[in-house]
Order: sequence, then C-alpha cells, then structure tokens
Amino acid sequence: MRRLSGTALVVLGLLALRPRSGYEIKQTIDKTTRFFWNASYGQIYPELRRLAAAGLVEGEAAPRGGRARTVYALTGEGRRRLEEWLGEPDFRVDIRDEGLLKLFFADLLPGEAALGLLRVRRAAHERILEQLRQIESGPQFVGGRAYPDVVLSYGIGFHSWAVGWCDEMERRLAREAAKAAKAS
Amino acid sequence: MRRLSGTALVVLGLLALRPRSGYEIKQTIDKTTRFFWNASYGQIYPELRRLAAAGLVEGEAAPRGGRARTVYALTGEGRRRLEEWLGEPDFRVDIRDEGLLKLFFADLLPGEAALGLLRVRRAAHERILEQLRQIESGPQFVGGRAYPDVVLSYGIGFHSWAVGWCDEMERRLAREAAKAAKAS
DNA sequence: GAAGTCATGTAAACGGTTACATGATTTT
DNA sequence: AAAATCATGTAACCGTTTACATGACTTC
Repeated sequence: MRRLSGTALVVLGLLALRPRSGYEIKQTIDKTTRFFWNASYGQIYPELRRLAAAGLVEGEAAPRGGRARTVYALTGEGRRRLEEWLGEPDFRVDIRDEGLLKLFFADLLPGEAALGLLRVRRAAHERILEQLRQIESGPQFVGGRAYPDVVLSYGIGFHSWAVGWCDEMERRLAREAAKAAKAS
Repeated sequence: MRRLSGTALVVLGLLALRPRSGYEIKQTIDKTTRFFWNASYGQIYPELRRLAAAGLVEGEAAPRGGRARTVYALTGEGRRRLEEWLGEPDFRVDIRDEGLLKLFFADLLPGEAALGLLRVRRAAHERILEQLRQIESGPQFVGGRAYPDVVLSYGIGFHSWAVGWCDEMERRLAREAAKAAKAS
C-alpha cells in the first residue's frame, strides 16, 4: 500500500467533508488550505483519476446544463485510508524558506540592502495576516468544524510573531548601522 | 538568463564564503541551512557540474592522498549572479506543513487523537529548539558574519513561539473536552 | 580486520508548477 | 458583443528524494 501524496491527502480530506468536483476542490483550497498546503489543477485532476482507479473515491457525472461536470465522493476504503493517515502521529518540521536563505548570506550585501530584505519580508507577513483576519471575521468557513479555526489561529499567531520579529530586527540593525557610522 | 535553482543558490552562497568540495558543501548545509533550506548529494553534485559548465564556478582537482577530490570556487560571473539574486527584494511566503493539514481535518478523529497530534508537534519543535540552542551556545558557526546569527535567532524565536502555541492549544482543547464530558 | 568517514557520483521515481488548450455558460 | 467564470484536462519542465554503487583512507 503506497503512501498517499500530498495532493491525495487534501483531496480526500475535502471530499470527506462533502462531495465536490475537481473545480470546487480547487476553489476550497484557494480559500482555506493554500496558506499551508497548496495544490494546482495540474495535480488535482490527475490525482482524482488515480484515486478513482485505486477505489478511494467515486466520480459521478453531474452536468450543469450542457457543461460537463464530475462530482467525486469518498468511498469506504477512501475514508479508511484518510483516517489511517490522520491517526499516524508522525510529524516532521520541513521548512523551505528562500527569504531566510537570502538573509543568511546577507553579509555579502551593502548594509542598507539587508534592511530592505527585512522590510519586504515584514510586508509579506502583514499582507497574509490581513487576509487571515478577514477570514477570521468572515462567516465560519467550514461549518460545524472546530479544527479549521485552530489552524487559522496558528496562521494568525505565526504571522503576527513574524511581523514582530522583522520589526525588532529592523530596529536592531538600524541601531547597529548608526553606531558603525558614528565610529567611522 | 535562467533563474537559478534553490540548490544553485545555497551552493553559490557557500562558495562565496570560501571554496569547498561538494562533500564539504553538504556538511555545511547539514550544520546550518538545513533548518530552512536543505539539499541532498543527488542535487549538489549535478548542480556543481551545471554551474561549472555555465561558468559560475570553477573546479580544481585537489586530491587528498589517492582520494579524488574537487574543490570549487566562485568565478566573477558567479559572484555577480549571486549578488543579483541577493539584491532582488522579492519575497514569497510559501509554507507546506503536513501537520497543519492533519490538524485542519482533525474533526474526523476521536477527541483525544487530535490532542496527540499537538503533543507530537510540540515535541518536534522542542527537539529542533534544543539543536538550535546548542548551535547558539557553540562556537560562532560562520566566522565574522553577522547574518547567520540573525537567521539563528529567527529559528529560535519561531520554534519557541510554536512550542508555546501548541502548549496553549493543548490546554484549551483539554479544557473543552472536560467541559463536553461534564455536560453529557 | 572491521567499522567509520571521506569523496564522488548515477538512476529511478515522484511530485509539483506552469503554460497551454478547449468550450460552455453567465454577467456586464 | 465582450469579459468573466465554470469546468476539465494535457504536456513539458523542473527539482527533490531515495536508493544504489564504488573505492580509498582512517581509526579502533
């Protein structure tokens, strides 16, 4: 039994909440999981086929007018596999952050440029924070479920912390730059 | 001029600090950038060849005894390309966190199991935090450079925050579970 | 003499992004 | 009539991980 791909996991998870078409799955991802788990059409449609071939989901033709449409639903086996994955309490922190890589090498840059990196970084966190706060104050985005809000609170907490960190670093580096200028 | 791959960027950055063999590059990554930017031998060696072919690095045979060894150094063009990338103040937050995905769907799990996810998550952050603190208290890991320490402080700050968040969530969920049990 | 580390690499499989393509329906 | 959105997909490309392979030198 092969391990399910990342895309398979979001797809199964969203279908467990209710049946959807590939298009609707993508819409939902764009509104919810994209902040920590994205997926593109180029993955979703082939994945739905694979999952259907493996018997974890079932597609049913559900055209709207003359427009073709296939709605997928979890099978019993699909639910079993999803719950199996959910139940495994493995967890690996796997961060890939190009901004941090840049910052790591920022000594190679003239003094003010590194400050620019931090400002751009802070702005990016602020932008996401705004989006998350809008979701927070909007209608419950996944009705009757508690954990999406837990994850949302993580997002808000993390990006708030990150904004604060950038802020503090900017101030510290500006202070040190001023001191260095005075000493010279 | 094609965009440099992630692996190319770490490789160029580390070679800018000083010339190294592919093996030494990997050693350094394992001690430093792996916490936010990893790379495997399977990428590093082919990448060094590509970079050499493109004229961004130069390899020189530097055998140790009968053991073959190639030490690579940045060329002028390599340094130019590295600085070009460092100077671009673009920044995209691109998070992929399987743990959060699990948590997002945790309503499908029996009550105590979700708490388990949080505990495992906290433990993972604590483990990394320990490693980072050891690096912090150890000898300056990249001599004479300020920004590696900035990035280290980010790591310590982030994982500390994450441990705190897990802690708080665990308490909140336990409280709610107790209340629910009482009410039934 | 065995185990560990230095050193370099290849091949296969996998996963994901991007761009492209098509056509119907709905809204302005 | 045009633009936006619904809906589905394919193909090419890129990058990463993992497993495998080899051999020399060093340390116990």
